[in-house]
Amino acid sequence: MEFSDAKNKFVQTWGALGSQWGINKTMAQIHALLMVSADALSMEDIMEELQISRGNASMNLRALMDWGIVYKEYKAGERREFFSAEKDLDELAVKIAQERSKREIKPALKVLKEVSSTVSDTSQEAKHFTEQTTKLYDFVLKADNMLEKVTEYKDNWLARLVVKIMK
Amino acid sequence: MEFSDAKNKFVQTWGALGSQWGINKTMAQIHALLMVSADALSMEDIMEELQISRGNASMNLRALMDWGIVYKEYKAGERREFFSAEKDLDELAVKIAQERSKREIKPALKVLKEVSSTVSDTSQEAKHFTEQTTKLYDFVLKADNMLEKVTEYKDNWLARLVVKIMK
DNA sequence: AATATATTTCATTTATTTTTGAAAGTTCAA
DNA sequence: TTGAACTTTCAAAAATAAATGAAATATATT
Repeated sequence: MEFSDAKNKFVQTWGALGSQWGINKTMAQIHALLMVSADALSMEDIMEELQISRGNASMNLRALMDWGIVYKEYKAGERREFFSAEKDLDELAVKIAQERSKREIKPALKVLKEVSSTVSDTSQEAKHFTEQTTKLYDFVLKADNMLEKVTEYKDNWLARLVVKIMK
Repeated sequence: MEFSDAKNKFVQTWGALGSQWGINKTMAQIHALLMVSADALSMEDIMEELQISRGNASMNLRALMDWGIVYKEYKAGERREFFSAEKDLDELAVKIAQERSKREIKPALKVLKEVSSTVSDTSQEAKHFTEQTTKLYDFVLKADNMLEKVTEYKDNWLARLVVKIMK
């Protein structure tokens, strides 16, 4: 396969995968592009390669930087900014896990705790509700804690985990 | 909090969480509703409670059944169908992991393998691309294998995992 | 301080996804 | 075998999300 075709295929696939996980397509594509670029790209480069507008590029680059998985770079004698992606995959996984925990899981836990502990109604229905949401709270909390622990390993957590699980 | 308010809050939150993970809101809401319902609900019940159309209910129930996390039930002397959710959380997690692996990760792996192994171009750019996509392939494969292993434990994999990781 | 270059913002447009609802399809009972 | 009860399908409508592009803002250069 031609290099350019392969790159394109990879970027498209990564973009599609992103949407299936609630990440907007362009954001995932920019990330993919930066991941496989040997050196940092300017906004112009990204716009050109993905055929997107300046505003779109700007907003999604900002979002990727907020996630902590894309960095700004400055080149000597260059006025414009360049961007590069976190290329260490362990680090990438950790960052994504941390952000998802902070943005989505933690707030959900808060609600789960609230609804599982404030229903005083004694009907069968209400009892079942409280029981089930309590279980869910415990489960999600445990999963979230696991994510946090995994994150502390930083390097090679996945490999370590695989070893532990396999045995 | 009133039972009905709590239930509503839970259903809404679960729905919002779903969208952030690429699952449509109504599908997540139906699932949430069934999770906390003491007994199976008819399509009519679900339409009523969530204020959605018949078509919407039908399609999302089908999707949930395809995921293997909602079941049809038949009641003696009742013509219409009833639905209930998988309430065992370990089982639920396993099912979701399996489906996501099958639908999204496996196809992505296929593409990663292809693009990482068919670029013959010898430019620096192309070399970097091949190197990076190969790493990504290895990483995703390892993660997917882990998911599979975890799945084999069936019961209490999460608790076990937490114990292993903590120590 | 004026100008040129680069980036961000955001109201509007466009694209995508989800929902509706009515017609077609099933199933069962009389 | 007819028809009532229920479910599914799918074209069209509605809702939501994402992208555009031009004006505003910021930053550097002369």
